[in-house]
Amino acid sequence: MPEGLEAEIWTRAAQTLVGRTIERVWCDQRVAPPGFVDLLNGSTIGGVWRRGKVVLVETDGPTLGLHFGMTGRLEIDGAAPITRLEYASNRDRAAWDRLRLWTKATNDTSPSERPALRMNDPRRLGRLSLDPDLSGLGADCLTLSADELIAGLGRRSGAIKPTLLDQAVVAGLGNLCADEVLFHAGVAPRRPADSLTGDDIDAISEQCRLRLPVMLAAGGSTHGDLSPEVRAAVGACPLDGAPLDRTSINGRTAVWCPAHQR
DNA sequence: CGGCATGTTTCGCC
DNA sequence: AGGCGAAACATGCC
Repeated sequence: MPEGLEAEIWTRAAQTLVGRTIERVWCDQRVAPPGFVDLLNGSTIGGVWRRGKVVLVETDGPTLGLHFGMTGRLEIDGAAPITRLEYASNRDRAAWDRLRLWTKATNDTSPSERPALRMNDPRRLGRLSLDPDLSGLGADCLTLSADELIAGLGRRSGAIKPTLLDQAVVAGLGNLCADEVLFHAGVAPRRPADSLTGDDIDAISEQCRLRLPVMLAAGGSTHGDLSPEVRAAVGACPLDGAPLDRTSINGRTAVWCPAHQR
């Protein structure tokens, strides 16, 4: 579930936490740095931001970084902004909780029973961090310009799709969004990065700015033309009706249309 | 049981 | 030195 779009949805929903003071923290210590609970406890939340796929909860103490891995998800004040779930059954076991964070309002001295922030992650590939180093991230996918893409690609020469998934090249693109952007840009996922023309660069960056916000408004990275259902069926291309192709590139499934992606 | 999964990090090899 | 690709990580689902 979590790509940059999901991080953006959660970030927006978490704005309601700004101004609150953290009064209790619980975490799965296997996914948190040493001293995590004590370092965060008592801090007041000053802002919630997103950088690529990372959600940042800034406080007057450390900044909390939420990294969702493959199956992480976030609940704010008991509500899940994203309801489309990874698993069909047993979808929200307490044993999969990795972070529970309670806050108190300025005029409220009684602790609320329900965590203000709860991260649940079945596969436990997600991580919690404090003051994460984000200096290695490339330009953000939602606002990517052609110049930023050129700078991010540098002298890279590998297949464009896995290159786009490198967060140092572009921040926030995941497997589904990368396929969707290339699909609409008309660029084949195996095209060597150094073979792209100026038009290809323009098309990819433009589709990041145009297509990703559409998916965001529709609910996230699973709401593109290459939805999970379309990806699984590998039927006709939604754009031209030609047969879609599903193949593995560097260990990740790529779905694309050989007819219009060149 | 085998294969697959929206991600990141590590390691060996150019 | 830096890029590339495969493997590892961890767990659930079909």
